[in-house]
Amino acid sequence: MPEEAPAPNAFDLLAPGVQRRLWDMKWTELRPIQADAIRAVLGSRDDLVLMAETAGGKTEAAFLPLLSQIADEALGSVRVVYVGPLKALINDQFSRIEDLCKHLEVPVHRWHGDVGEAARRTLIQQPGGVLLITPESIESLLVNRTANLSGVFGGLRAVVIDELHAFLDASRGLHLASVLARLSRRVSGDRPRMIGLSATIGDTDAARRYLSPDAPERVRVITDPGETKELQMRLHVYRPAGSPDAEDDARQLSLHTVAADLVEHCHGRSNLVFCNAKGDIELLADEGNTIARASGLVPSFVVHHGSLSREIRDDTESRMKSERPYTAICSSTLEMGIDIGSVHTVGQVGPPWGVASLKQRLGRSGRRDDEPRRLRMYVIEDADPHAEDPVHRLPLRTLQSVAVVELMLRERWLEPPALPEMDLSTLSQQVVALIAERGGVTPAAAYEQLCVRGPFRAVETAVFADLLRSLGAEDVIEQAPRGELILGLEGEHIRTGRGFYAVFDTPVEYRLVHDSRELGTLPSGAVPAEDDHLIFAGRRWKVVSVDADRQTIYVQPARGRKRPLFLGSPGHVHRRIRERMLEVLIDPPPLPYATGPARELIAASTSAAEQSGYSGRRLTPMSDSVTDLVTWTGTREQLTILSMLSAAGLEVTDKEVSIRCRASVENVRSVLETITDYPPPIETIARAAIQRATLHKYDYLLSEELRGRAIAANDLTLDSALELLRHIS
DNA sequence: GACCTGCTGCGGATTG
Repeated sequence: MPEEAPAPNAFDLLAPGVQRRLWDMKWTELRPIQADAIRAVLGSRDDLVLMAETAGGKTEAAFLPLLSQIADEALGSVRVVYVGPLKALINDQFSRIEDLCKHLEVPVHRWHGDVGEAARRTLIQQPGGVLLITPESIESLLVNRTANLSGVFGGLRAVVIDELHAFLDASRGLHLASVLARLSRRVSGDRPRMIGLSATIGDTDAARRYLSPDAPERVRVITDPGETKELQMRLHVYRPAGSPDAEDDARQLSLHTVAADLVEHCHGRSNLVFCNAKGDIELLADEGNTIARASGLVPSFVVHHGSLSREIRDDTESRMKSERPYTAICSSTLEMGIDIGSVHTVGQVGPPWGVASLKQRLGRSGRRDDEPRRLRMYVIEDADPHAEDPVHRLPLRTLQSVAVVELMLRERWLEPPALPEMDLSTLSQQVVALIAERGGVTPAAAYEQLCVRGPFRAVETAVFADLLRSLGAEDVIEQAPRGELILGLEGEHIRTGRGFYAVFDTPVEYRLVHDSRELGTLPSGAVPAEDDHLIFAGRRWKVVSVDADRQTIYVQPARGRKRPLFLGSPGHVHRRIRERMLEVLIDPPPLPYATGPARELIAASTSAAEQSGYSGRRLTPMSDSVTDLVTWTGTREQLTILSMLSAAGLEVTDKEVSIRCRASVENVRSVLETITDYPPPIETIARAAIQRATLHKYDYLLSEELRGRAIAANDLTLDSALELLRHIS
């Protein structure tokens, strides 16, 4: 029997200049994922997914072999494109990769909105090496630098997508796939190799299909098993003891208690505390620092979220990197990417939205080899055992927190990512962009580029033709006499508008200014009045004046305090989480990480739910004319069922884990029987869903029929909704 | 009551 050749030593495969750099940096060994990636890149043409914890060496795993491969390539074209979702991440990675290139003749470029004209000129005039860029900046190159594309990208060998999971379930992922497909037309020679980097992906097949839709089975997934780290965790539950009338006061009181506990738990160390709402971030930081001062401690809470100015976020980031102990109270801005040093404990205030998000956040602690991961969850439970409405008696926040933790720890399950395959808003933007790139394009060529070679494969030719008609009706495009599509008046307007390059929508915002220094922004729908107080950027302010023309709010320091208002819209919860919440409710598992009060609360809820008819999926009468359809299912199923019932003529209200119907039990039961026997056409359900579904950036250009098609494909899930209804007793 | 992300090009005048 022939002996299998031993795997080559990965280090020996690297280019001499790369080896020398590793000697300089005193690396004694390569991590397994790096050795595997080096062998895969230098020994095959396969596309790759590299999965490892944040700071697990993924960047080096991809770039050590890629740099080795291009070390001897002449200038004349960029060889490797690195796509990052954040400018801050690109800046971080730029210095890391430049550092790896110290002994190589490989230039490293970056291009995003904050990169200066000189650096841009260098890339255009002397392209070569590595380019770090955002999806939106690729779009701007395609549209504005068309004449340079072949020169800059003609010899491209590989595309690296960092934080791949961030692109796998949103419009931005489709946008990125589309600009890469448009770019690959400009590459001569072989299709560039695709490499995705990510910490955690619930479904690696989705990642494979994304990187290589034509041959997903040939994408190799390399996972760093990592050592299974010890997790120390605690679930704290807070119960407002206020009167039902004073709900806000009660919540405020609970936040005070959470803040007091945070001071105790966080004092003297560096920590990250994630909140679900930006208003809570500001309030908790203010409260925590006030309590710390009163106890003679150094106030060390700082804030970080997306409405703060870059300057204030930079300040928080550099404090976190410093030797002094700070605790950042933050939103998902600190969930991914930029390195903020070692963190002792991760806090989570309120139930996590999902397992993937909690896992990502948890990865921020226990970075050092000898350190365990530490997680503290703080849940303000506003369920009231005496409430008239049975839904308000259920401890939904506590149940959701427990369900997410149980799914993560015991089932090792994550939400699978799902791209909105019928994203007609993003497709509309791509039609405009493609016309802008080529000057004009025939409908057939547009379909070929966007829906055959590009990511909109679920869009059939008839739907695409409808879309073009819809865009024509809105003056976005028009057809030249020879059949070519060109931009119409509205299309030119969209294309030259400032917001054109991104496919996600941004609400109108007012700037908050003190002493000509910008602190951040507030939504135009929640602008405070003159003399109002607010907490912002961790400090207290009073509004001096509001300039509506300049959309600016001028403030000065003050003593009064008020939670700022940010207008968000509810997110999605996966069906498995709500199902698990029901299981925890009817048969609580041992919860060693929960404090005594948390366990007692759940135990007490079991019998209460039984009595109120919420301990299973069933029809529960509230009165002769009101019936609750208890669903315990995900937001997508919930939307589908709501729309079906409403299309059948019932008056319905979303109650999160149930649907309240203004009708008798018999009436609702007969509607359910009809629906399950003769399900209404999806178009009918989609029409009923239009009012409740999220509106995307370019949806306003679509006919109602197209909008319905998009909702049917992206927002509804008929099969699992019907399956659930068939089991309603 | 619910998070985040991004972003012209060009020509002409002026200055060192």
